[in-house]
Amino acid sequence: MPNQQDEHESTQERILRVAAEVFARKGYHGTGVAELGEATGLKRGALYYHIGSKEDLLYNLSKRHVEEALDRGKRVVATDLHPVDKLRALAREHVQTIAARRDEVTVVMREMNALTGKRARQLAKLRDEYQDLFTAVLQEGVDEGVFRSADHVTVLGVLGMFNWTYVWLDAERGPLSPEHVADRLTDIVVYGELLTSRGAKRGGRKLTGRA
Amino acid sequence: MPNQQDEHESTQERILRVAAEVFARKGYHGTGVAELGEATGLKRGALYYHIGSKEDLLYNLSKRHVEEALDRGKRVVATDLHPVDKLRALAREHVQTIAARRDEVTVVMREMNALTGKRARQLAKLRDEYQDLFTAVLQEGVDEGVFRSADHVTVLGVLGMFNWTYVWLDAERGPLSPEHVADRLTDIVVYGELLTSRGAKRGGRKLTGRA
DNA sequence: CTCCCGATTGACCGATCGGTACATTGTTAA
DNA sequence: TTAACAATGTACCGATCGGTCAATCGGGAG
Repeated sequence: MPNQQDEHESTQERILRVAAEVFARKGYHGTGVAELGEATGLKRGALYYHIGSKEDLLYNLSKRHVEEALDRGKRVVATDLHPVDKLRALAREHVQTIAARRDEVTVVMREMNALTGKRARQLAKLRDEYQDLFTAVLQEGVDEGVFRSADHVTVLGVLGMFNWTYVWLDAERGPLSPEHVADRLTDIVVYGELLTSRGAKRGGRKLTGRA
Repeated sequence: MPNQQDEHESTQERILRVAAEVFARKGYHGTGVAELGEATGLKRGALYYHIGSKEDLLYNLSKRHVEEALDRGKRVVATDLHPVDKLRALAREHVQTIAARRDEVTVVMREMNALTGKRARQLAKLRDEYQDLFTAVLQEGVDEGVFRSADHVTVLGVLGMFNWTYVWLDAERGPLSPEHVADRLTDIVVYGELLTSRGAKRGGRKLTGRA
């Protein structure tokens, strides 16, 4: 085995890292295995020796990423922080992950549906587990009387706000650290954007529904 | 021209509609032109007569969608509603669009980067215009003293919360109408999730930063 | 030295890719 | 009747697709 220790990174790890880059840039279906080979310095035959199949590569890449994020998230949930601080900590962990592993996040988010069969179901389950982290934190808050709700719409709304940062995070950052962004977004969902002075006494919800 | 009036829908419109369905399901790069042909009942030659190229099709599909959403949004922004109500109305319009045109939204969101060159830039500009709608509404609120902030992070956070509904909206809906969801999410960003009684006097932001 | 084995190469497979050229269809206007 | 025209089908282009396979390489262990 030639340059195994070039950057103390195994071939497997290099393939996963490079695949995340290329998939993020050109899309899973938009990337050929030959192109993956060029980016890794391997010919297609050698590449297949390591990856099994193109879809296996996507699956392993995604699985590893979500499992790692899940581990970090679980550690936060396991703390005994106040619900507001726990939500903030989870948000920080989440946004930091997005900032640090932008390519992987892009692939996991965008290529959700590119996986098929059992693989797709297994990864969906992992994503559900991650979502449950936010449900748990919000529910703790409800139980302690500090949050209003932990239903599906609330959880998905809050999580969506954080998830969407993967689209804009480094395009908009100048002096913006991931922690700064996470804190700001946390404040929005926790405290709201409304100033209490002039707006709070309004009932809101004055619009009539329409289909 | 054969079945032009079969559903009082032109061939062009049928192609755009079907392309949105197939692209949403299999991805832009994951869909072959032949497959598009089968789904529209046209052979590839006939299809190319109408679409020019595959990327033209994606571009026209995306452009039409964003322009229509932009028109509807501009009408809301042009009203003289109270900022909170205007935000709610814009949110409803947005979520209703997502619910009603799910396939198109999926394609526009997911295949952002599949367009190349000038086309990519033109569509990015349209998306920026749409984002500016939310900036404008929030800024009006700030000017009138009812909202706290209209900076980039706030706008992108709020818009992201609404945008992300395209991922989960009809999977989670039982008795949930788009208007219900839009109102709930609007309430979160406007009023926050924190109950005033026990949590408000906390400072929040007690976490120490970490890289 | 030799055997072994992880790693790599290059050739090959059938299928499909996006796109083009051209003949043909059916309808309409002159 | 015929000329024009939009619309469609068929055949073809070179390139690339994902995937397989046998041959080979190179270094460590016996």
